[in-house]
Amino acid sequence: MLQKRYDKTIEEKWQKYWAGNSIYNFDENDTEKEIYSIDTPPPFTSGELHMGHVLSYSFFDFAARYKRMKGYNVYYPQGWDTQGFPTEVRVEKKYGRLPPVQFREKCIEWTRDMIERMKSQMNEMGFSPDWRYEYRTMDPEYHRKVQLSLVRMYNDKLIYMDKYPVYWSPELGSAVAKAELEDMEKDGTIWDIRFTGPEGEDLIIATTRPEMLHACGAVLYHPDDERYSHLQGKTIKTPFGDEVKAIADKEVDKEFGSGLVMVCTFGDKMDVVWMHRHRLPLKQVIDYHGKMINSGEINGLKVEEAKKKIIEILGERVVASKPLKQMIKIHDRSQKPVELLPSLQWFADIKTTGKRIKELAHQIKWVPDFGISYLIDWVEGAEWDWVISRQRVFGTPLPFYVCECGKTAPAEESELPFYPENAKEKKCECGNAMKAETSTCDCWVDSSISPLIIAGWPDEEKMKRFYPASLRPQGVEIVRTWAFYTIYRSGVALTGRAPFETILLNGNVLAPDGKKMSKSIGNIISPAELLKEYPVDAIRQWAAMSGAMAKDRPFSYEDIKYSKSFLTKVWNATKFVEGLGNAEKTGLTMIDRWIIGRLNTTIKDVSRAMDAYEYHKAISRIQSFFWGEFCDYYVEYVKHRVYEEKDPTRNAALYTLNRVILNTMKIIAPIAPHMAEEIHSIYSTESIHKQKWPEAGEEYPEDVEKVAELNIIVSQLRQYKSNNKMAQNAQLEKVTITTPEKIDPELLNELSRISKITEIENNEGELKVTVG
RNA sequence: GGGCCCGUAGUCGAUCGGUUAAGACGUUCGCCUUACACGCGAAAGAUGCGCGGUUCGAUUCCGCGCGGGCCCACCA
Repeated sequence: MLQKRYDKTIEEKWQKYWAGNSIYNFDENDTEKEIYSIDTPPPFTSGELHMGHVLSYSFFDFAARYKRMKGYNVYYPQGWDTQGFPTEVRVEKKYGRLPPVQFREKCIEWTRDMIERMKSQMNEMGFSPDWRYEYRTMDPEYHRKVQLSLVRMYNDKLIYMDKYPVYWSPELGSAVAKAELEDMEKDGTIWDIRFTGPEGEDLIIATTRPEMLHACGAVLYHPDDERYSHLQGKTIKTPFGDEVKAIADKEVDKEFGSGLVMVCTFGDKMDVVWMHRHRLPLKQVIDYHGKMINSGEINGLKVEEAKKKIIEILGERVVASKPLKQMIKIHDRSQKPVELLPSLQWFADIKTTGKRIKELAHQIKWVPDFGISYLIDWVEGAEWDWVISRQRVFGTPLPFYVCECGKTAPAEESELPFYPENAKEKKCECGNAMKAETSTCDCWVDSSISPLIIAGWPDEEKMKRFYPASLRPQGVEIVRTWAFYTIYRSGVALTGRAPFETILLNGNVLAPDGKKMSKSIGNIISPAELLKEYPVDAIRQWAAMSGAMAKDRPFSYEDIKYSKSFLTKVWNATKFVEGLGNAEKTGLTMIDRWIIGRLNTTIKDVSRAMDAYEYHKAISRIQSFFWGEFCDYYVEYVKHRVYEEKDPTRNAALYTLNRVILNTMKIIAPIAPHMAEEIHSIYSTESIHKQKWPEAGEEYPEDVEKVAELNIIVSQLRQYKSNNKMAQNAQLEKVTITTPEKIDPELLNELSRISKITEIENNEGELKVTVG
């Protein structure tokens, strides 16, 4: 017997049962069934699942559960993206500064803890990965494979070390990738500063970065700018007396400031371009901690302090200052400004491989299809190679050796996993000893081989079975990182084949007001809080209702409330049917055939929606069928039959009621697995998640059409009773119904019992219902 | 500046060229009708952003405009 109300205790019960009974195990030995594999996103191990996780993870959990029922051998591993700056920050806060090896140990310990927390939250959400295939990017075995991939890429000349200006975060003390940057609007100041021209005349230059004056390598003007054409080939003096060349360049904006621009190494990205174009000297004035160097009196000051100080020093050479809204680059995780600094870093070649990346991207099915444009745009806009090295501790060590002479060498495959503190001695061709590289990898280097990791790379036999993955689900905001780097590394660089067949993109969950959820606004909705008030299956339905489009959507309390009501509705309907009992299939009435026809159409529609990853369509189809057709009409229609023990059609009704419920549970099982399992347990001792997805059978178009007409008539009679303040079960003496064709006698008889009519007159004509 | 997405009742949203434009939330009215008041029945509420075009016919297709959103580039 089902308990009175559907609640959390039921969900907990089944979660325990599933965990103890290996319901979701991938079958290694089964070579018959087609494999459906999911390259799931390894979440960063922050310790907390957020709504974005819930949305995205629900989608591929739906896919996994659906495909299992469709007869696939579903391979659904789950990993963890463990290494990163946020963990270092938190561990350092807790334990202080430690030597690298111990520090790493503490990070691992910390991360293990975070994983346990997140794992239990994932189990609470009813997600169904096969935990036997869990992986962590911090594991030595994972390191080994990342390093192996890098060594191979190095040998293929895709990885190199070079001195190049890179975005550098003084906060992190590390290079950061272009993809990790965000723009931030800042209220800045632009100063007009007096330089001295060749004739001793004043030249005004506008700048937002006066602290970089010592790095000034040239002053540029537009070739068509008559005000400055006389500067051609001349020398200009900076306020500090440094002599720099005046150069014409067509990318200078005549309208901005005075039309003169000073090039510093490096105030912004344009400076990098100009420096290379005009072969200007490189003068570094900011060090890796964000402090001034090579700048006389302001040495040692931080950038912001240096700015104030230099304005003081310049005194009357500053002729004006104006406020200016400017966009500066900040690092996405630390939210602190980055600088462009020349530095020795490791790069992966993405410029010459761009064409191949696009080719493989085109071989993948993108859902929704426009998602690919994010990647194509990104590839086409790529201006320099991917900086893969980070100056961090908790990360995968780069498996390389570096010599002072500038030569580099990869670690031997046999010495992997490679850790610099245990590295072998290695001699350079030049005769000197090489040093083990101590930088670590960008986290995307780790996660961009997830399809290889789950496919058992480099084992050829396993790769044949598991590569490419069937599905890559991920957030649309990381197309230009995770999807891009994965297609590049797993695809172009290491296998030559697209790493997954389909990529499913989901958007972000916004706060109910449509704004980004953020701690500072305090509009965050957390899964943990929702779980206090809503059953898991309601939250999962909310996810389904939010749609799989790569579109941001505000969180909707309406949707989740509706989901909860729907669970209650199903629960009550099922309890009602359970109380009546079940029966074998016997002579079905038209009404029975109608609802079975509708059920089958629903199964067909839902299957199609599930195949297309359109969970929004799937769930709303189920909801409207079950609530709007089955409960509101069919159940009401058969009440008179099931209340009457001797009614000859009673068993047909019981059969039909149970059939609809059982099949509805099967098609909702991927989305609401707990409720479906509980209700299924009335019928079977086996798990519903081990059942076959129902086939859409007979759709009885004739009966469906006739009963649809009947529904309209019933609805009109309900309306009549409502308008006349009558109870719905009030008896009507006489009703005249005009229909285009005469109503089937069987239905006419049904109608008199359903709507409680003593006498019905049925005429042919335009549809009309009259009482009295 | 470039690319992509979008503009349908108070709100959220279906429709993939064809009679009175789903549904949900909210609002209003009536009902504790032997599954469910976490419910049932009913009502009101939309010139489908604007202007052109294609078509026998457009909310749906195309163009332009206006208005949102996201991404990229630029920002001295």
